[in-house]
Amino acid sequence: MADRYNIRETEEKWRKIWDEKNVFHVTETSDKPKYYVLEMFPYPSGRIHMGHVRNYSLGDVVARYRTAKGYNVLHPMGWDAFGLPAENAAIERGAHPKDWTYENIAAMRVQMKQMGLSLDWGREVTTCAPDYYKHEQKMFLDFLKKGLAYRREMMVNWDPVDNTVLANEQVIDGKGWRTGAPVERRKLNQWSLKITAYAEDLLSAIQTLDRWPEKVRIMQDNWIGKSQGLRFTFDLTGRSEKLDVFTTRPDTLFGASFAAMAADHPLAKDLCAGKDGFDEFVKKCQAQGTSEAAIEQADKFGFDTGFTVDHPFIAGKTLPLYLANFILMDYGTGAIFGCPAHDQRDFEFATKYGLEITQVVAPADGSEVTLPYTDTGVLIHSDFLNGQSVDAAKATAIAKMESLGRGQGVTQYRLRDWGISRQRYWGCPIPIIYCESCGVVPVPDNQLPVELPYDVTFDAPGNPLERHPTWKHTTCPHCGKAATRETDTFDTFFESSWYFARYTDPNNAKIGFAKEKASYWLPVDQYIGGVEHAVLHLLYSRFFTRALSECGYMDTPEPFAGLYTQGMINHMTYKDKDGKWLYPKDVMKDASGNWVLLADPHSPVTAGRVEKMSKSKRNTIDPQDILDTYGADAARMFILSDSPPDRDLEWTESGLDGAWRFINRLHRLVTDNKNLILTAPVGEASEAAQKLQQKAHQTLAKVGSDIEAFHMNKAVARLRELTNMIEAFQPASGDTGLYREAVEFALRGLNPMIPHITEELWAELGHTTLLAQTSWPRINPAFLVEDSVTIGVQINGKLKATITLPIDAPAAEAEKLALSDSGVIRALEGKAVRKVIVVPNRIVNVVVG
RNA sequence: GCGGGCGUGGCGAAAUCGGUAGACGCAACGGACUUAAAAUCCGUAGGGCCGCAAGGCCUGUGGGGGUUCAAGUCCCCCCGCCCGCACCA
Repeated sequence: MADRYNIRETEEKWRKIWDEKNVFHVTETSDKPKYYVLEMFPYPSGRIHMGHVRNYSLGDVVARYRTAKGYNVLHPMGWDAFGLPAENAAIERGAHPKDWTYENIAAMRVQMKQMGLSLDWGREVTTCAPDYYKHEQKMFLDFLKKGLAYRREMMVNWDPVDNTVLANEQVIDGKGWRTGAPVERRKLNQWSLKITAYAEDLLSAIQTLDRWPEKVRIMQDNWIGKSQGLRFTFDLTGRSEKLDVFTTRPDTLFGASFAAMAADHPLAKDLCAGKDGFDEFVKKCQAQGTSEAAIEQADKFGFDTGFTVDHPFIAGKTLPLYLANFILMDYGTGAIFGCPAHDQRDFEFATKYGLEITQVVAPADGSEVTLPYTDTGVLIHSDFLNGQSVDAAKATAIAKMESLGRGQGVTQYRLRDWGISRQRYWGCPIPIIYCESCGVVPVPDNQLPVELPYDVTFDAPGNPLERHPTWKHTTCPHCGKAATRETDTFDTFFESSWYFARYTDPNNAKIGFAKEKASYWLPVDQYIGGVEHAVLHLLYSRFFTRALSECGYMDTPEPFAGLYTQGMINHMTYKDKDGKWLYPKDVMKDASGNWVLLADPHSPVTAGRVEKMSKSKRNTIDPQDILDTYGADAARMFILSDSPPDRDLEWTESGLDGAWRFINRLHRLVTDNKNLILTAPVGEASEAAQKLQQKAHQTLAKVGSDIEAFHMNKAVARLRELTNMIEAFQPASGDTGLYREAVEFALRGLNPMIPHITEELWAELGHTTLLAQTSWPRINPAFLVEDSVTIGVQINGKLKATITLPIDAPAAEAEKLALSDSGVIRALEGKAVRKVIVVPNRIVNVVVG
């Protein structure tokens, strides 16, 4: 196949040219409007995966398209380079985290460059570099000054064998993943950021994020979890202890039949220590699943303390006090009152323990209800609340409590402050010094950065920084006496909470970024990434933007104006005859269409479900293999076609083949017809050529709006249609000008998706400027309006014929034409026409009776 | 359990201010080229039925009801699948 398109060589050639000409380099000095496209930066695991390919292909389409549309486009890339995998590699393979990380970055950079992305590599950011993290140490100290950072005691998962804190995902069935030792809950002093200070703002500003997926906005809303309610105090009957409770349903107080608190409530121990079954109950609570789903579906159970509390409004009435497994110490006050008639959990609990159930809310229309009834209504059996609506009764109950001085209306959030201390080596050191005389002392600015030492070992349990012979020993900046450094490092979400701002000024040695540059580029106009970051990363970044603004770094209300979350990449799974998972590249279809082993065609293979690509199921495709054999354009095109980007995509070899075939066809279309394309037209253009021209203009207009709406699959389909039409077109001597225009429109429309081949063919047609720097075609609006339209003719709603008539033709004309259609006449034979409905340019419907 | 989403040919999907369902592609089948294959090109195609054919009839967007001249699209009920959930007061 000598005339076959040589991908490797050609793609490589154009990447080199883009690189040499510095095509994707941008500055703030431009009179074009700015556009900031950002894909979530990768963790440098060593190799890119298909999720990356999808993410960056999407971003690159947006970046190249916006560039063509005349924007000054910032499209940067970097590395989220701190994190646990580097330490695991150190422990498992003896590699140093730093060396391992930098080697991975080098390898992945090569792969990413092979994708032909329009990135400004001059802005590459690596978060594990002291040049980067020194700025966030400064930010932390600024937060500290503003009271946005503080220390508090927090519960952690502690592995007693490794002497280390475990992340939640490192706890498997209550045991450490590596040691298998039962995990202890331990209290540690931890640095925290006061994200709760912005709870209200983070919540209300969600409304301004109108270019975010609704799904993500709802998740953030739920995460912040605002609720209004009443906080009040129960007196324990005949005792001095008091119990604070929080409720969102103060209106149901007269239906209260018990009070309950968390097993680890401080009062629980005071009241129940030594009681029969208490320890066992606490253990049972700790052993139960901690997820919301688990709690919701778990059986409700409790422990009767034997004490009672006094009802605040009903003199002489007492309520039994329980410990209950569905009460959480972290939320509200860790204690509630139960109203079984109007709460599902309370109902289950009361039924189980034979507690009274008093209905206090009834539907406004007086209809019968089955309990528990959680809808709104009017109050009954509730003394001074009787007859009030639920909302009014809530307000009345709160007012009454406040006037009695026993409680008050409060706003509660589920959001908790962000604990940022990690007992790990491969993270940014927290710039704090502990002095016996002066206490907690911030590291002075002129001593930043506090750098990670390189000479550490991973042969013993615990944090290497803690064991390092000299690193943590220093002197107190205040008194000069011997002191020790904080050995904890930042949560790695810290780095990713401001990297988007660093890209605007990546080489600034003095400060994280200059305010003017951040103001110019931010907010990110289009952020693209996986939905798995819908809450934490995005919320932390929103918080940082606020906190940094308060500290004078920037003045941007929100970091990401537009957000797009892509779907996952799935692939069929395969198992061999022994039930072991097989890689797709190790299987094939034999002559009769059965799956067999590539290495042994007699050995059958079972093909299973299409599932998310995962290492454990081995249903992964290595992008490197695809890039090497099919090239970047084919990989990009396939991953963009077929499925809408927010949906899961099934990766198939045949689909990829289809993209590959298209690229080769496009290549043949241009090279085989090159002379014809470049021949100057003689005489008038034919009607067919004008139709082709119109199609080209219409296509490009729609491709533009498709890309802006992230309908990449539709954009690809339309461009294929245009290409099909061009292929089928035989230009006459007067047509070559319009023929050329159509071919070039196709290349220009396809360029954001398949930049290499289109650049090659553009040059082939004699252009000396780069397609990557060519603006989007000017669309002639006259071509966007059709002069005729083909509409359906229905009889009683069923299609019988189609008619073609001028656009905006009068209804009478459409009716006349429809009724004169031979098919329609035949279908109407012997039937009485009752009515003819004509919707201009849409439909004619003949109603017969 | 709560919250969100989805369900259209053999497959991925188009079409949603209600107005010709299945664009585009994959797989399949038939044909051309070839000694043969690959590649490429041309053609067929939701399902069922009638017809030599041209063509025609019926049916069809998870299931059941409803609104409408007209429903994939709007309303009600049901079924199935997927995602999120910090131990929600």
